[in-house]
Amino acid sequence: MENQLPNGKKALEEELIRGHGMANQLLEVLVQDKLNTHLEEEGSSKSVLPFVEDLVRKVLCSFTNTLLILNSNNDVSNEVAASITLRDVSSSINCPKLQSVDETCKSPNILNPKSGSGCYKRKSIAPTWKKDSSILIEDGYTWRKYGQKMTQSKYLRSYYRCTHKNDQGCQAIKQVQRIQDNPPLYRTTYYSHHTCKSPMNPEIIVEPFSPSASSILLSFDNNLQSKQENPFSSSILASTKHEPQEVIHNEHSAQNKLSTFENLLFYDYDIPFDYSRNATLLSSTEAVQFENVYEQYGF
DNA sequence: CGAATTTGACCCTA
DNA sequence: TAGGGTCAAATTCG
Repeated sequence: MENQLPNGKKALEEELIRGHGMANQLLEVLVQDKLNTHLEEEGSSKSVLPFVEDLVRKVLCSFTNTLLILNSNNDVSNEVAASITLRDVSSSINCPKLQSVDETCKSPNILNPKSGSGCYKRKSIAPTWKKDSSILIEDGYTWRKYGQKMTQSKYLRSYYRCTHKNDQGCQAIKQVQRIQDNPPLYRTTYYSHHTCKSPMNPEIIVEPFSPSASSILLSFDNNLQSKQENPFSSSILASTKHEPQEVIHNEHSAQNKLSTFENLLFYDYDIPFDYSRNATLLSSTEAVQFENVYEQYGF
């Protein structure tokens, strides 16, 4: 599909993308600097960096929102979509060509375990969204773990469903699996999409199923765009609760490190991180799971 | 004490 | 039949 934007708007769009990219680079530099500073002088808390960083994130958020608004009245080009989507240096976003939701919902085995009569059903649908990342990402929704398995690849795979499955009937589920050791790489696979109305941070979450958000996020794959909704709001705009990973059984918790390091985990997002909120949302287990990330950065 | 997580068992699919 | 997805009781956490 080719986006036929008027020249003026196209130029505006390009300019916004350029600014967005530069702000991203600036954030990257800041985060790296913060990391280095922290390693050198642990405990020096009176830096202006947090303020600057927050500012950059707000700028990024502004760029993103502007682009969203700009594109809400037009089909967005792939170019634009890619540029305003999660900037993730070390990850890739996969939007596999899949059957539409309509088609998958016709499957008798769709996500409907124990439907009514107590029969055991398991999903056999294609994932709606997949992401590989070296960091533990957050999508803005709360998940409840319902199982984990050791796969053949010797890594644990964790199974999560939306916390609001019971109270709101939300069918969204996801799987988180480590797929690589060095460097650590995690694959998060989403099935179905959220129908619940309780994102953790509504301020920064674009309505997941709004035309603008949908068109932007799904423009990676034309096949998805018309029917498939993104399982959660934009990665760019999602809140930043961490992504639980495989369980690591050890006795020391990393929870108290979060307020210091969460930006390392989430700096890929073009939004401010709600420190207090997200810190309190971590369970001890999940906090421990960050150990890998800390180790990755040498802490 | 309610909510979340863990974990072994059960069950489905290929 | 093996591998993987889900259930649900037990356990842990806040």
